Amino acid sequence: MPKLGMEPIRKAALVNATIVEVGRSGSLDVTVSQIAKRAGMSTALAHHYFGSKEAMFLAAMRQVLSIYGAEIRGALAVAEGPEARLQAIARASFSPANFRREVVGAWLNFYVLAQTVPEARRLLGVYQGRLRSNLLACLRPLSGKQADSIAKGLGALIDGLYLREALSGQAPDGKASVALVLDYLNAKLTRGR
Amino acid sequence: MPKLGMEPIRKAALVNATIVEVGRSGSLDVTVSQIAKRAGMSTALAHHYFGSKEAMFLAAMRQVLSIYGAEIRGALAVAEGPEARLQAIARASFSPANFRREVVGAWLNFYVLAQTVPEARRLLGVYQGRLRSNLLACLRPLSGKQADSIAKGLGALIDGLYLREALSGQAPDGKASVALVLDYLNAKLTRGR
DNA sequence: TTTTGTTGATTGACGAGTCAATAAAACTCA
DNA sequence: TGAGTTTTATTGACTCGTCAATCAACAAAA
Repeated sequence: MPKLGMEPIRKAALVNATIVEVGRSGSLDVTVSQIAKRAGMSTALAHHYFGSKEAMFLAAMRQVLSIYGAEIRGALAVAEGPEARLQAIARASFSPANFRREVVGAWLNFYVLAQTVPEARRLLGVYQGRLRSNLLACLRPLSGKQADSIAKGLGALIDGLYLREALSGQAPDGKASVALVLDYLNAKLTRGR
Repeated sequence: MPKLGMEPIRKAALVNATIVEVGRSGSLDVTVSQIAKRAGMSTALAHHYFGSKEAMFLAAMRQVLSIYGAEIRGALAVAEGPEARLQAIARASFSPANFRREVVGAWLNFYVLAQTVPEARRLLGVYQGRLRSNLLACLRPLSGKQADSIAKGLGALIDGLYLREALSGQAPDGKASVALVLDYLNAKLTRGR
């Protein structure tokens, strides 16, 4: 049976399975066995490719963050001017690819992971830093001094909306969240003028 | 040695120890043994009083939520008029009693617990509902139609600020968070007029 | 024959919850 | 009052299950 070149395929399957399992169960207490089964292989094989459960979690986290990052970059690429770019960031943050049940659930648990595992903390820090600097770049020309505090507020608001979505039990409503974020932005910007 | 009437004392000690351990370690993967040790007793005794680890978690959660609730009620009791009441809610949310390292860490993990344990979900639902209705009561006279969306935004913003604080590693800065929340509020209210 | 893929079975650790036993208060009632 | 009895407090030792990680073995491609 051994078809060669399985490594990337198996790894990808495991990463996806990890995200789904963590998101679905809403907890990091997911057994390697569950993940492996969902990915269609034995636990031994999962260990063979990743070495440890923690490594699987980190890979899953990288995947989630990198999809998020890619979506942001993509949206920014076609947006002209600070306002449009801010809207692009908001929309990308709640795009269907990121704002799915399992992904949101996984996101929450990655925050928890970051409390314990330094590498997870680092990854989350990178994401937060990038979001922040993206926001700041757009905000500075629009609001000067206030840029900093607006960026902080926007970041927290976005994270908070994710958090609440994780608990809601409903299917995530990206549109409503985007509207809230843009509304905040509008309120802050129009008043500053 | 048996001094009678130990039950409430032991239970309180365990509840506190649970909050501290969960907050400190930033995870629900805390052993009963750790909790019991911090509370100064054997694991057997902890089980004797609570029956299960889950029951300890739930009791700890109730404690955190009830302190939060009490603080809000206290602040509201001396606030006159909608604006003052909104400010009171914001300040109470980030008061030193609630906005402490371990407590914030515990909050995050209670969100995770709520994904799995129905009773935890219910408790968190009650908290969110109360916060929401408190906010709405103040917002309706001030902004009418918009009250609903502002309340949603405020709730998410507060939760988001907690979330970020849990990760920051710094000592929590309540003042800055209050300022951000009030700022959001101001922006929304002044514009609506 | 070496490299890559794959798994069933096993190991070893750890941890929640139970049990049996001990001790001291607090009742009971003759 | 004081000998028995019950209730509450407390723990060390143990059970039982689970799970991450390893191993030995087999299969097929290069």
